[in-house]
Amino acid sequence: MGKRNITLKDLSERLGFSVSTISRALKDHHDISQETKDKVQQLAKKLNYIPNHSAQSLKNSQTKTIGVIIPNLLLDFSSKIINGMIHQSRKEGYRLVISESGHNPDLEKDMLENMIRSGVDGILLSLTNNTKNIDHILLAKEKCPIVLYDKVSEKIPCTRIIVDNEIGAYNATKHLIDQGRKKIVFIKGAEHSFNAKKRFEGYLRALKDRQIKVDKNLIPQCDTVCIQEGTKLVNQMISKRIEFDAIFAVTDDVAIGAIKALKKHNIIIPKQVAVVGFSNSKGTTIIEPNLTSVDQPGYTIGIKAIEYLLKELKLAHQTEHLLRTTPKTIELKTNLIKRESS
Amino acid sequence: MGKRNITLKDLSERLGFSVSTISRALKDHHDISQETKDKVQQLAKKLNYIPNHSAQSLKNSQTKTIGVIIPNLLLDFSSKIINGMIHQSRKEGYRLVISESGHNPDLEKDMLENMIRSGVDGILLSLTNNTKNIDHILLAKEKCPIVLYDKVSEKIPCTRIIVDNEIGAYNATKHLIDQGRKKIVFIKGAEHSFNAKKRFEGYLRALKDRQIKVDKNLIPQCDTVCIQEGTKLVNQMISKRIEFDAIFAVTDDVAIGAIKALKKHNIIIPKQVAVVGFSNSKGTTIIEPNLTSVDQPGYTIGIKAIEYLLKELKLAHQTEHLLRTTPKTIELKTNLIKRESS
DNA sequence: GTGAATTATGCAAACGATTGCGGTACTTTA
DNA sequence: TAAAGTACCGCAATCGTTTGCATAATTCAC
Repeated sequence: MGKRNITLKDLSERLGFSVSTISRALKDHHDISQETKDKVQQLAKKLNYIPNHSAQSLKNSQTKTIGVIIPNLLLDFSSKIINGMIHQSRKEGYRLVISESGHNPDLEKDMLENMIRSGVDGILLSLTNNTKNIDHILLAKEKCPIVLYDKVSEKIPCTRIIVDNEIGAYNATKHLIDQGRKKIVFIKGAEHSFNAKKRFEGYLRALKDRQIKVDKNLIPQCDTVCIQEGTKLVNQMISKRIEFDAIFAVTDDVAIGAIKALKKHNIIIPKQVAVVGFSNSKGTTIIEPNLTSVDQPGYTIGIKAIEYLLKELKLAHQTEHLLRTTPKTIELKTNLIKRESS
Repeated sequence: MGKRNITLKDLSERLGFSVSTISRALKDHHDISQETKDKVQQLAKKLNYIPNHSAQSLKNSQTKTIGVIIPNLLLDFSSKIINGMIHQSRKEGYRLVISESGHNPDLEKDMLENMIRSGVDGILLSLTNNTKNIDHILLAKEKCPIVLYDKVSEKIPCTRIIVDNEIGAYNATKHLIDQGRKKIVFIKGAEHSFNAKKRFEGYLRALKDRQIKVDKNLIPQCDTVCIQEGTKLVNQMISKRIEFDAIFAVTDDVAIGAIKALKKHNIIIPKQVAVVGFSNSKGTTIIEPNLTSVDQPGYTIGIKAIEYLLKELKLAHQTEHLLRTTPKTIELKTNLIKRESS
């Protein structure tokens, strides 16, 4: 039936108080007598009064809305992050507007502008693997606070919420070395990806620590990180007769693809070749043998991202302008989950 | 640096026109001369004028925002749906506020109220598996249009976007029967789930069509639909020495669990037992043998859900009140993807 | 050259909530 | 009895946009 929504004015007319009194009564202002407070609050409840959010936003110049841009929703890890954000923002009384850039920098730019246009208090941004030009991000940052999460860049002066990719990769590699593996393949990820780079560095450091020489033949590069790519690259190595006794892949999907290739060639896992992935996605317990993987605390990333953004919002609100704090980097711990594949 | 945002007033002061003229000039109103239009639009662009969304919402009493409630984001299927919604809403100039109810009816209720409170034009709702009481939904419906998707209920008089669960299950079962399977297990899903019920009906109809008797021993019921549950139930059947030559599970996860159990008992798939799942999730191509599954067009569900909600919004906006149209049910086609497991 | 039609612009009231500033009426204090 | 204090409440402006109506200037027809 959609009757017009109840407004303060409606309440004021029904009760004979002014609109201001109604407004104050509803928020327990000390100027208002308990008696009228009771009357007002009762009627408000009875009529199911709901304050108009747009009007409040207009007056308070804050929308209680946070924009989220994520490159790819279709990943367990992404869902976990979003989940954390949803729960934390809900707790803090904010709502989430979510967009997916599909690893397309143009879309990313567009969405950034769109969010600002549509009125958000702040933005949580995870970069495209192909984001090279960052001007639009810098520009957006002038308009509203931005916190980077997961896929970040060192060039953008924003708070960053990430995992300790380097250490995680280091531990994974060391885990393999500790088993006596010497010829450890590292399947590299996207070229401009900050995370992929860090994981590679962790791999290198572990080798160096144990004085294992880096062999370029053991470091193939993915075009796209997916199952098929892992299979393809491992097949190539096998047909080139490159020898190896372990594979550490930049991503679970790639590792799963690798396992499939190994199994096709009747290579026994982990006896002949051990495999380790990164992310601890659902597939790790579906593939056989179950995949050892570096767990990333996606849910916590979501929580922290909201937390830090809200901190900046509060500061900005107090000081009445966006301020350039020196951007912090929050690094969350990863955790190696050992399974059958290693 | 966060200078105050540019407003119409700013433009009006700089140009000497009234605010109304500026407003009209920016939207190409025919009352305004081309000359002033040009001036205004140029300056607006130069100063990067962005209309205040809250003010517009307040005036037009529409927020250009759609609320989405989903029981569980952590599923490929969910991500696909959300993806469709994101893309379609973006195309239509709406933004999406997303929440996750975690199959908790109390949360569902709370989120529904919260969305209305925070100002959305309409809501896309997928029910909890445990939603028995629907009063809060009926109540919410009085406040803003709701379209149900995926997990729906016949008791709620709203437009529904679903897949042809019954036919999909029928086809899957028939596919097994056509292979000469006679003792087909059906692993049932959640008790109050509309989809699970329909799938069961499809299974029954296929058996009936081919005059196969229903055997209650072949129809175990899940507590929760997950991998472990599938494994558990199949293990139980095996230990009870119940004979069967095929398994059709209400969900991919359950089917995957079933496969794991079969493999543990050295039962050859599909020779001795064929397996079919439902959803065509990513795991189907990870598990070995690859799982035959009923594909659900998640992305399209998302698209359609937005489309139909917007239709209702337009109608409501025209007629200035929510109207009770007889709710339509849009059923999208599923598609059986045959793989190694059958 | 008068009245009507056309064109271009401004005024002011909305939308709904918030809040500084006053203004009563009543009580307390000296 | 006057001054000061307190407890309650309302006026009116404000946030930024939109829009019906009025106004002013220009053009046209006859």
